[in-house]
Amino acid sequence: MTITIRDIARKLNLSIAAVSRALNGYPDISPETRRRVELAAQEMGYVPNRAARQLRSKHSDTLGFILPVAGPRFADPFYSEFIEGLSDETAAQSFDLLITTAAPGTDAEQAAYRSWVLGNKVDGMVINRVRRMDWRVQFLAQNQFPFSGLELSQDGLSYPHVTTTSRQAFHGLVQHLAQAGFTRQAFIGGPPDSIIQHERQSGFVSGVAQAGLDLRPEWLTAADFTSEGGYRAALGLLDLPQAPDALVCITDETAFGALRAAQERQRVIGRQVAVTGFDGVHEARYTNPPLTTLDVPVYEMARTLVRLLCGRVRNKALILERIIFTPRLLARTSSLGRMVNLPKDEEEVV
Amino acid sequence: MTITIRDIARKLNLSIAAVSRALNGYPDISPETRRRVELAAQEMGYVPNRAARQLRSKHSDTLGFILPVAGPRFADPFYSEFIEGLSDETAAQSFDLLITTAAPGTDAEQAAYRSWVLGNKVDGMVINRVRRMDWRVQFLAQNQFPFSGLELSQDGLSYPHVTTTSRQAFHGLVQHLAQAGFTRQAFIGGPPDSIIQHERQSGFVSGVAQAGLDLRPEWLTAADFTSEGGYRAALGLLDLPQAPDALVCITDETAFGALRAAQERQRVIGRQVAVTGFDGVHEARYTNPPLTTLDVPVYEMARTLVRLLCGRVRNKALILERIIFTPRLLARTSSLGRMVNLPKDEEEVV
DNA sequence: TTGTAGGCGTTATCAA
DNA sequence: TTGATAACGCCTACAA
Repeated sequence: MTITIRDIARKLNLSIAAVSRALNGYPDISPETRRRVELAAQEMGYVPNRAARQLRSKHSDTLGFILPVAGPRFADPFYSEFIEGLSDETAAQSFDLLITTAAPGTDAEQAAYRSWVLGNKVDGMVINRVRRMDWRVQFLAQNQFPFSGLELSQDGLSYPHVTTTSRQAFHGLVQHLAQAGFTRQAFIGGPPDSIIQHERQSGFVSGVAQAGLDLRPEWLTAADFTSEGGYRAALGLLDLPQAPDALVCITDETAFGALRAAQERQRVIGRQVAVTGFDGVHEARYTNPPLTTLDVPVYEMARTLVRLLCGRVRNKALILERIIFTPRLLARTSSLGRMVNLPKDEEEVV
Repeated sequence: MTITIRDIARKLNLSIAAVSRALNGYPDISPETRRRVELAAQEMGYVPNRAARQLRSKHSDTLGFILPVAGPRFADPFYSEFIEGLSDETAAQSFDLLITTAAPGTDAEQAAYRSWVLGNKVDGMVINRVRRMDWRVQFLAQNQFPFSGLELSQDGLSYPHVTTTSRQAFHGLVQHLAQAGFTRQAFIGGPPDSIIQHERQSGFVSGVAQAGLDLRPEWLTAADFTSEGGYRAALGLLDLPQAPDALVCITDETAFGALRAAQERQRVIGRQVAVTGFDGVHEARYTNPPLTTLDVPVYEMARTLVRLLCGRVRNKALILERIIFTPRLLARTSSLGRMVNLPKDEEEVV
């Protein structure tokens, strides 16, 4: 037996309209009445019915995020931080967060977006792992649906987004590795159409060029953002007749797999072969050996995405916002090289 | 301009009732009409309005989960796997998953539960980190609201739940450590009212008793499930005049902090001091040194919770289900002790 | 087999 | 300042 405004109205001998207005802070209601209504609502345990409110007002006070899962059970600590950031900021903005999983580029993914957006299930969406040509971006823009994205796609459409200077960061990372004595650097990237793959690989390539290093075509490999994928790609590289001495990975999760591969192949990581990641998930600090990585504030980025999105949702004004984060190089043992040792806290900010 | 069944009806010269029935697979509609309706819906891009449907039918096809966050930015890889399991199974069951964050025991937590449950925002809830006396359990049971839980509370109420034989597992873990030569074992637990704290600590204590080891009261410490908490508790233990030689941690995340503390205090982990965790998050395999842990299938457990919950939601039958998982001991270098070395794959199933 | 009509709980537009 | 009342989009008796 749930309580509705009708029950409150009856009890107080008021119209439901008056009750509704009192509860929603409208000015045209006497302070006295408002007080009585609020009191009654309180003690009767009234909670507004979201469905009814949503049907009437056309908004759900809910934001959506669709987790791009590669397959069953490929948990990535990046998402632990990311989702926590999303939920925290969503809650802070008095919204709810709706989540589901779908493999990128599948029918299920399309169905999920369509049903949420067209069915008014959410007021806005956060997207990540943006692709260069991304149908999600086109679909959302076409429907004039509020969304914010991690990375900007290349469809020529504009939307509020968060990005990182990862190209420069990878460029710099290569120099760091070169200074440490790693001259045969390989890259383990992600799917070819993703923005970050594009950015990070080109940063890597330009870095290698600038350092005047050799770059064999087979040293440019692609995985799928999973540690399993990183593991396989790394094995492939290490078993090459001309094996590289550095495995520059597109994400920390990928690097975790590369670490495992290097261990299996009995390489002394940090000396014989360097391994590096990107994201700065805090598990990277605990790996064996600790993983050199480009640290970005994942949690803060997620909060920012939600903040940008809420701005869009609340006032439809088309303020284009682009928030840029700069990665910090955390140089740890996995890229020690010929250096004697690292700064005391095992980290070096560049 | 969103499409409603009314639009379809108008276009086809049908009543909205007929359209509704055709779309929802009712038998009393001619195959011909059904075909026409489905076709029209398809090409007009009709998507049902969830709010309207929910208002009418009283259910939201949505499940809820409230992430118990300790504070900002305490990402735990456990939740990465857990949430992925929740979302995957939720999607598989054609439900959506609603998520928010709230610190355990706060007003915000209560408000979230009340608003979701009483406001019909979700059809069922998954709860975890169950406390011995848990107001959430009482609240949900009182409202006859479907829910499933990770661990059973001790309120005397019954509900479908997933549990692990963690008491026995900790008991066994102590023996394993004792055999490896660690005789001064300390425990780093969680908040005193949580079920798992109770279970795991008592398993630890009984294990110590059975092994005939010394147990100083100051070796029984409590943290808060964060690595930061584990770090502080571990420092406290290592700095004791009578310092322990094993840090048995209630979760992997806690153990990550303990590893860091032991490293800072220059202990040779695995020889001078053992560190162990619980959960088997896959990052535990990559720590320095690799972390001995009690592995449970977190992803599968999350899926099971959702499966149980959907059973409840769909047919209100009060089948009480209790699914029990048994942890596997993964013995890794962090508890090597006087053993020469570990099995080839660094893991030993007990 | 199809149509009519009432109502789910709210909010918003009128009058009063 | 308050009260009727009409939607919002959908489902479901009941009638045709």
